Amino acid sequence: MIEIGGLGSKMCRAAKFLRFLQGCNSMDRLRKIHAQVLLHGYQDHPDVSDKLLSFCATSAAGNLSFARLLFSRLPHPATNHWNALIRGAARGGVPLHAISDYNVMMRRASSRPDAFTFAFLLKACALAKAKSKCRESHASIVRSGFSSHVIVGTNLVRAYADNGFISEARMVFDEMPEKDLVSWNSMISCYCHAGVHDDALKVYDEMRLAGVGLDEFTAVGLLSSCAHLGALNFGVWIHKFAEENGFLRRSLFVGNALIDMYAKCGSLDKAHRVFDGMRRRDNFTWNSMITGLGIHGHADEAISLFERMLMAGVQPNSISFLGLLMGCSHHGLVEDGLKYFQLMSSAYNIKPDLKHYGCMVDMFGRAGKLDKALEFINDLSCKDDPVLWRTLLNASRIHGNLEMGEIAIQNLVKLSAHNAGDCALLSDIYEHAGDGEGVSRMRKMVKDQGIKTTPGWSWIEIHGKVRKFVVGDTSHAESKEIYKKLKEMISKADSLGYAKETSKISEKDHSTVKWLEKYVDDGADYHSEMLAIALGLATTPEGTSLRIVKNLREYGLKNSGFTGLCEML
DNA sequence: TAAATCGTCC
Repeated sequence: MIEIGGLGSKMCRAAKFLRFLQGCNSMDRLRKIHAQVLLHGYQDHPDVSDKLLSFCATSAAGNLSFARLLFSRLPHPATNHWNALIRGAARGGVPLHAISDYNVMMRRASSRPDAFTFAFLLKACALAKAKSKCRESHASIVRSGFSSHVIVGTNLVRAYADNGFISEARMVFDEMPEKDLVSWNSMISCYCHAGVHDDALKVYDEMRLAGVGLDEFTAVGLLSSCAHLGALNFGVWIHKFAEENGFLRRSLFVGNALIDMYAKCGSLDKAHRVFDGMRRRDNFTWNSMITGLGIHGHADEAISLFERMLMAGVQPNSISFLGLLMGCSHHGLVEDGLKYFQLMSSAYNIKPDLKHYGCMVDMFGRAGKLDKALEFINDLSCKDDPVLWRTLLNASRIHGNLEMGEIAIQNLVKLSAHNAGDCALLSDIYEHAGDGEGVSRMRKMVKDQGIKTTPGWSWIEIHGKVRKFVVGDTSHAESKEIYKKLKEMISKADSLGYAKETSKISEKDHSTVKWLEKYVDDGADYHSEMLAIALGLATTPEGTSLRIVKNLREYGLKNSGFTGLCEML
């Protein structure tokens, strides 16, 4: 009795609906298609209803609540229907709904979760910062036998990392029986986001050992870490590799990351060359170059690049202005800084955030306008942020302004945000003012209140490898040479009689020696940057540029024997 | 038929 013709036409009509859906680009149109589906009784046709649901849940033209409505009419929702709902909620900015949908699915227990379910659920856990759900999902994944699934595993790594569980992420990654390039890239990007850049670069070493190649995603992650670690040589290697493999043509990200890397490593001319060579530029491209110039105090160039950006029709955003403000503050252009600070909200409707305020305080402070800086902070609604007071404290130290330094630390204390670094800064001001009592008061404060010191690390890239140092580090294979070199440096400093004959050495040399003495006097535990420098001097030929990066500060110098130490850049 | 990785800001 079933008419073949009828069935055939039914299939044709279903196919037609699906075609309509593919071309559907608005909710209005979607409703019309849905009305037609209902009119012709196709709401239960599996192809049509599945497609309709997933389209509503995940397409830009779709609508989540409409998807829910369709879902609620399914008498026996299958796993893929649940998946569509969870995926849609996760992508649609309501990750908590995705999680509760998953919970309902489990409670009903009529359909089992599959790899897709977990992939979407983990995405939601990452977005919602759902820490405990993240662990719980991990357990469910193991229980239901999906723990060896590559994509589920990769998502789990990401979910843990986005929730701040970096070592858990790493553990999951290590236990994955099968990893693909995306898994490796995810691990690198997790370390990048967590700011653990030396570990990011280490992942690359492991990739090489595992015989895994790299693509533009890998390159972008590694370049970002190179930028933070000052690993210029490795960055140059990636640049070469990217050029040979067409990464630059394929991805704007790679060019942008290269600009950032070169700029942060101090090679502004090479950053500019990459910038000039790019066929296409987006606001990241412009911003990377502007902030690169800004960080290094090239305010005029940053400003003219900003003007060029406007001419090119690219909209500036808050980071463009941050780059400009950094340039102005590092170059003492208070007037220009103020102008752009006002321009950002008046002409571009961009609300300044804490970082912009911090730049302004820094700008006034560096320029010696400490009263103006204080007034500026007091006018802010976010004046309870320690960063602002710390910036003021630093400016007070630069200008030896004891009174303002005390105001700054009082506010930090009031916010219970004062750390050992702050006390050291104020102690420095007391010392310069010849106030020995102030110095010991600071020392006592650190001791009595048990204020924690932030551990300082230093990195140096030698022969393409990034090496990390902590205070008094003896963990390196070259430890002997390092300490030998240090002793050599110290005795040379002594024999040259720096302290006594200051007239013979330039201002720059003098400050370097003061810097050296300060660390040497601290006793047996040599500071991390001293150890890094010693290794650099001991293991590179003369004339090699050495870049030492600290988590607290940055130095550059050239190896030309010991005297090279005086060429601090 | 569904899925996962990328950049500028301290």
